[in-house]
Amino acid sequence: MLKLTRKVEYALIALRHMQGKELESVSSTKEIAIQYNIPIEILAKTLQHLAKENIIEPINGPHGGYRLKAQLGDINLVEFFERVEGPLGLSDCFYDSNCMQIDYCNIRTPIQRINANMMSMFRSMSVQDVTN
Amino acid sequence: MLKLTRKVEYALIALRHMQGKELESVSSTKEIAIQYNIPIEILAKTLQHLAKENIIEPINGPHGGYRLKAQLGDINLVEFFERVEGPLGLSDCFYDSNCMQIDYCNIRTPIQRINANMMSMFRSMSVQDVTN
DNA sequence: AATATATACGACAGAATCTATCGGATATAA
DNA sequence: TTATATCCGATAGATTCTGTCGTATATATT
Repeated sequence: MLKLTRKVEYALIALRHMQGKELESVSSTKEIAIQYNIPIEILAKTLQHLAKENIIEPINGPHGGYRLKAQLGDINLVEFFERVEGPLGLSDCFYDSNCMQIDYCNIRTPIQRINANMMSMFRSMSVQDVTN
Repeated sequence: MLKLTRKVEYALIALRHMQGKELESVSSTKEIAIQYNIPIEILAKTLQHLAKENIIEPINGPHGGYRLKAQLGDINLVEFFERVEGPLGLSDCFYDSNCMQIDYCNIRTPIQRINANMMSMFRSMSVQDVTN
């Protein structure tokens, strides 16, 4: 409970890796997968996803790979998590009403308060706070 | 990702229910399960667990059930989550070293910093902040 | 043009965790 | 003695998470 997914972790590892290199230089999936011991196929998907989100830029062909495209300091962690994993919240009921308790629930409001605290905490940090 | 489990939610619903009643009065599993539309067997397990943790007190036999035992204001949310679900953390690697990246990871320190923020946020709230 | 090396992407499979159910035991008020 | 409650291990089902496979497309190099 309350864990990050591997996908988010792999994305952050890759972004930090790119951040540590020269601005124009390119990192391939293979290079990152080997260096950090990450299954290459799953990392490939993750990087493709980041590219679709315009966070990194793909370079095709030999000597290709990816390089940073977005300003990581401009992306807060709530935005980042949602762009990588979808809607964020301590409970599904904040963005989906398929909960059997929804009509009877006596803790919805307090949980929502706590959720707001959590969101605000993640919103106060940028991706760069992780990759620096 | 970053969700509470049903077990934690059911526990909080039950505690809030008990908190709303007279101090000595007793709430049965059945009563709570019906009122909040919770599967009775799973709620029963949850309440047994809370009883083992000395958070509520069981009363056996007819007209039995549970009543509050601990001071909910004295239990912070990190403690509560850990007593209900076990070790808490954004990543397993903070309390378990079976991670394939552990020797190569470049984001362990920053994630640990974020984790500390999250823990401190949950530590600043008590169970009573949810059940009141 | 051919080749080698990269990304792109849907479909699927395996693993882990979460959620719920079943069966039978024990305790106690009436 | 009976009815109603908690107690608790075992297991099954569902969902999510994680990883794999196969094939297509793009491009630098020769």
